[in-house]
Amino acid sequence: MRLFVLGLLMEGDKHPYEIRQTIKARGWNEAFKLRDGSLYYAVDQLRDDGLIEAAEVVPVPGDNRPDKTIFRITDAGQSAFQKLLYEQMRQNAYPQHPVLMALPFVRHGQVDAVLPLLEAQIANCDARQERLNEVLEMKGEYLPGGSVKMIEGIIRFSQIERQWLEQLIASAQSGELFEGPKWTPELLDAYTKKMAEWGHD
Amino acid sequence: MRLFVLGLLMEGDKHPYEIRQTIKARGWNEAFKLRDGSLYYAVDQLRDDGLIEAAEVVPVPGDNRPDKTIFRITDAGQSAFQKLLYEQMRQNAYPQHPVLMALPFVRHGQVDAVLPLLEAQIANCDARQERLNEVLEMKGEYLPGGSVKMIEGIIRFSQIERQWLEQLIASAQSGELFEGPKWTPELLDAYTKKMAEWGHD
DNA sequence: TGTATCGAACTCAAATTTGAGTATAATAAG
DNA sequence: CTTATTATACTCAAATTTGAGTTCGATACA
Repeated sequence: MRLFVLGLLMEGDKHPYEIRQTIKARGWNEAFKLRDGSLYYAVDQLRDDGLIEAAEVVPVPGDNRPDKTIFRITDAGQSAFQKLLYEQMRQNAYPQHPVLMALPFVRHGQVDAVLPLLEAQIANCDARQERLNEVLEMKGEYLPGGSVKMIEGIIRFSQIERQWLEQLIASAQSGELFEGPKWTPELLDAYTKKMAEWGHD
Repeated sequence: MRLFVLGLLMEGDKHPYEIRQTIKARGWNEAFKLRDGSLYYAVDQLRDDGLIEAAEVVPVPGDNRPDKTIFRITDAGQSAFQKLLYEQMRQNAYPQHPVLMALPFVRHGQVDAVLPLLEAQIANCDARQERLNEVLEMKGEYLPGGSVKMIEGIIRFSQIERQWLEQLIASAQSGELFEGPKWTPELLDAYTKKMAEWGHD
């Protein structure tokens, strides 16, 4: 979240709500999980750390409503941004797909419940691609290279995701997904030997 | 995390550390971000909610060291597991790749810093694939269908990730990744009109 | 003219994750 | 035989995220 705030303030001064708007406007909320709460928290932290500062305070009509503060990135903030950017790019990439994580456990679930969920994920996937294609068509020519690459990247991953989900549906239907560990008599022997090494299943 | 704990307890009673071992043994820690802290926290929560219960308390040699508690999933826990599993599979799939999130901002960074980071990600990617292939070769025939599908899925995604990273390197070298928004005179006009709609960039 | 909903602009407690630390036994290395 | 590392089995404060709620003005609708 810090990266998003600093990154957007690199383009110009903004107040928190404007950052939120921009995130939505560029379709990033479709792609990433970025909640309001985290945004305001990040802004507070960044101000406390002296990485951003108030550029202007605009009063808001209405009585006891908070004024909005327009923030500017400081010099310290600019170098912190660089660091943060590289740190972000250095992180380990964990595949966080919810279905992927559920996979080892689906065999304890019901086929009838699992199949529709997989179908729903495909629908999700399609919808996401469609929305992002729209964004590209509408705004693609104005967006900077990196933003375009990001959207294209997500579309690419979504296509693969779709194929993968289809295969999963097939193996759910064939029952393969619900198979437990396979114990033929010979394997059982080898298995018990390995068991100590890597936990049982 | 709850899903992992309940899912593993579906297979048999375990103490927390054993759950941690199993997670490592099956290579899940390579694929997902699962910290000890969260594990113990989840176990506490689940016990408080009555979804798991102590099956046995084993004393540990040594004086003031905590005994280990072996947990068993309760009936309530079994149905909670089902719910949780389906809930998990219903979640929106956000592509959480760190480089993907950094992409809109790399243009404010340095080529010389970015390129090695992308290369490092490729190396990561290769290492992950290799490790997972090893897991498949060593344990594949014993693992239940879902676990195999999970590992295969991650390998699949990693292959695509690699291709994508290579393309990114190319567009970093060509400078495309560092381009700002493109303002030809005609586009600038159209742009200012759109600006109100979706924030500026 | 009343009401219903939408958007702006946040706030906040509670839930959860993170990262680092602790203590002891067992094993390995010199 | 002494020291160093590794493995076991956690604990805990601090950081962060979550999700739901708030307040007021404006616009839409009946």
